[in-house]
Amino acid sequence: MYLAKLTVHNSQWRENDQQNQRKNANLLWSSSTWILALLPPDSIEQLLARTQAIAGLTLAELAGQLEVKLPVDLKRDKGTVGQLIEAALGACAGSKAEPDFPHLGVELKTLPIDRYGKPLESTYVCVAPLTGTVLEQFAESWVCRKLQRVLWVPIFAEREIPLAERIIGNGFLWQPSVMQYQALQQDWEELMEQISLGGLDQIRGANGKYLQLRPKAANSKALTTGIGSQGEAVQTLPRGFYLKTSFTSAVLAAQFNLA
DNA sequence: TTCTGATCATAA
DNA sequence: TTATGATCAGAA
Repeated sequence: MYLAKLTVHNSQWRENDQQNQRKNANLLWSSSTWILALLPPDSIEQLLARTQAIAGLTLAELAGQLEVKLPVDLKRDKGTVGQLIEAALGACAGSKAEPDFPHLGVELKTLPIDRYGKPLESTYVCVAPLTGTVLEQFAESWVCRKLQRVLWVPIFAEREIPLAERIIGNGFLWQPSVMQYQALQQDWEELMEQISLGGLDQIRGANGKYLQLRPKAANSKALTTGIGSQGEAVQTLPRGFYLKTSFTSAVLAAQFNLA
């Protein structure tokens, strides 16, 4: 672990449509100058301060401050934005199955959005357990624990915008509302029931209102153990839980008072 | 244009 | 292989 100073420059919203700029810019983006450290934040307040400090920066600017090289595009480096934000906020590196900020109980998620503040992609939550989950309850599930507290960091990331010019938005801390929690629980219970009953092959991305089950693997040949239609063990494609954009869109709308 | 299934890099 | 970080890209 090391300390690094990060000076954040003022930056401006790169947007041609002046009306959209007025409508969303002040809500989604801020610009400021801060100094921050790359040690893990020791409080929620410090984490939020760091989040605000990088808001308004382009990815190239942040990469420059962190002295890391930014790839030309994400075709071969899909996780680079998330890792960049992790580094800027002082998240613990590594691929451990725990929150990015274990001591704070906070999970970090970047969220690519378009000029209207709508998510461009579904959001990966965690791998789906395909065996030995009959007695598991939602409250103890990985899905629930991961989504207990999330620091969402929107990234203005329309595909036409070069990676380097994409802008970091105003991150914010979120907890599911009672209704959101119940909706997620319902989706989760339905999906998990089907998994445990051997109906995995019939589950498509369209199942679930907000939470969906989709492949999460190196490629279509990757295999893991699952439950077959007769209850037997079979080799199948690893799956992961994802939040549909309708869900994350509502989260953003509530946070930024968008229509 | 949106959505689902497929895919890429890396660490342990 | 499974976990982390996700987006790609063709089908619908």
